[in-house]
Amino acid sequence: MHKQIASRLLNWYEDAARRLPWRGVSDPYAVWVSEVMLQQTRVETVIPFYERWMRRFPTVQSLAEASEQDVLLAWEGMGYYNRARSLHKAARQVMRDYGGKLPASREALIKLPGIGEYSAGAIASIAFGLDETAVDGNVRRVYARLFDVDTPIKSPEGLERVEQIAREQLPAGLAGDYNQALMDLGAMICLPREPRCEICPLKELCLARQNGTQAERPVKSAKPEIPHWTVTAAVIWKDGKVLLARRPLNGLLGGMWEFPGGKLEAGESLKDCLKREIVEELDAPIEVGEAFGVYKHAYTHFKVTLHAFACRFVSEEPDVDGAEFVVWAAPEELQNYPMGKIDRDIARRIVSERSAAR
DNA sequence: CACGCGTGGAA
DNA sequence: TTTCCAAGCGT
Repeated sequence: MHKQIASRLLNWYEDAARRLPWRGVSDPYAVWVSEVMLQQTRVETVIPFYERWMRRFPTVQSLAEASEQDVLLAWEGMGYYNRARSLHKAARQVMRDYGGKLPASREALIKLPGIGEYSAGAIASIAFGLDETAVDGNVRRVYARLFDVDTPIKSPEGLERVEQIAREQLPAGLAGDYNQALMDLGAMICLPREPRCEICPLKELCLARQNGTQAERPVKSAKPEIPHWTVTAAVIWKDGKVLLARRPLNGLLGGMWEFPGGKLEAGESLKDCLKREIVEELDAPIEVGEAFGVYKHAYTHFKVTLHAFACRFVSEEPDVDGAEFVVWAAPEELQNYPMGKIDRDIARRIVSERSAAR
């Protein structure tokens, strides 16, 4: 029988499909939001964010009309914040160019910011019923095992090999369910570690299982060692408020607010590091006071240990009025500013110490 | 095209 | 505690 993989997989999916909040929803915007949130992020993490997001921004128009700060605030905690800014930007494009309705073609979808090859195929097939492949990490792993692909999965050849398999296996008219079935299989059965081959609906068709190479598929390349930085941050007080600085839009935590500071240099003391960084960033000298906690955090490409200190400006202060990227915030206002994990931890400590002092 | 970009959960 | 991620995208 032709396309045995598709027929078996779809048969399995009828009963085994996960019930997820964005499944069975006919609104393409909902599918779009879910797909962007799911980029590099676990389903269990996404679910509560998705529910909150759809209440807060139920339509493309409501998202397009929101401020970037509110959008980032709603995204805070999920990471990869450029996704939120791209989604926001794309919503405004969809209002302007398509009357508020997502375009129903892979070619048009992929032109929108934040929608790449995978997401374009996923939205096209799931939301619009088009015959498009959607190859993500799950699908690559499943096909690498089914066809015992021995090429490194992230090499150009490995990627193209799987793309070709995906096109060959796609069942016409059923791409949406088939793509989701592949991802569910990858998430529940064909796991990265210890795949559950005994209960796999495709076990008789799996070449890696026949060859005993499941554990070696997909072939991954070695990862570089990640550096560990020591950094400092200043909680600068004035009249019961603290100073927040907004990070540049490009790069790590783009557009998010933080307590300013920076990397410790060789042979430098923590306090000297902080004084130097604040002069560099804000052009004003500070005095560094009491320590305000040590915070550890692991990003994807490096780890940090951050030392925070309570500080004051010595004499002249930076001209905050009119500056777009710095603000004095009262403790109860800190929740209104989107921050990454570490800075949110510092902000929470400020709020809790403030309330404890009363 | 290789690399930068977050976070929290599991083993 | 450390390691390894998890439904990719933009440059």
